[in-house]
Amino acid sequence: MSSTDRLRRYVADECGSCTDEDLSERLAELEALTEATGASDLDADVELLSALGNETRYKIVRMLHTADDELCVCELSPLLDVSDSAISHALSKLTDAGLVARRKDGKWRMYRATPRANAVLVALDGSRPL
Amino acid sequence: MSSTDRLRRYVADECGSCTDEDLSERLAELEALTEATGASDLDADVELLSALGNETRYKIVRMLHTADDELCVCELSPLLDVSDSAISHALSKLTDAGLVARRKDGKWRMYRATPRANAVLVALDGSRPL
DNA sequence: TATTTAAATGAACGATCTATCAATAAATTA
DNA sequence: TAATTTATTGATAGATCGTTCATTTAAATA
Repeated sequence: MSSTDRLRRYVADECGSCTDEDLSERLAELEALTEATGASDLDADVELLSALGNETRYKIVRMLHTADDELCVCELSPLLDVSDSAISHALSKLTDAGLVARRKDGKWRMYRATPRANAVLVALDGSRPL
Repeated sequence: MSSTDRLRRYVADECGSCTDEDLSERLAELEALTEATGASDLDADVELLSALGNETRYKIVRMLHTADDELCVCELSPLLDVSDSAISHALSKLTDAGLVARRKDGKWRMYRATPRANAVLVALDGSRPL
């Protein structure tokens, strides 16, 4: 059974009948849905979401967002129950994903949430179910 | 070395000195950052983000969002390069995370994106780097 | 220059995830 | 009622992830 046989039956159920043309048209409509977002955006979005979809990394970004200021690794560390190494790995992944940016200040490294990170957290806060 | 020794040195670097009181105060400020978001919100947010942080699941939600309408599994299937079983598992996880909702219609199951899913995708689209 | 401090990096191991295949459930149709 | 269709569920294997430990880098300080 081809992948589109079932779609053909669905369109027939919906419209009363389904010619080859009807099927092609529906498939084109569906393809348009995926092409609306570019492939590179897809990869970047998935990287961002999976980076933020982890307790340690989410906590870091949430702290930076709430602080509304840059924080040092030594300020993040006392509130996270993982090693400094784990925090460093987390910050590296968050940086790659475009969720945090960093700056050197002497021997300290300062991190801050990016506008994109703030946008996602605001969306989550503004859409919470009751 | 205690976890807060480094923070003490950082505060001293910043302020010139750091008494035990200064350190406690800074720690309390940092704790307030994590308490601003409730613990239950954290779990739900991480579940949502990790659910969406996967190519198959992201594509499904993106299609439903762009369609701005409910779609049948048979409409999702032709555009995803995975088995029906994988799609069903993906939809189950997305439903648990509050990203999609479903409805029975005869032998077909219709899925749609939730307002929360739409909010997150709008935030991503509105914060893309140039 | 040698030492200390802050943080990053690499290796590795267990845990979790994601897809497939096989079996099942629920609805429709013959 | 039997057969078909749609979709879900459970088991499983391979891949990926997240942490820790050990090591390294870079900057500051003695």
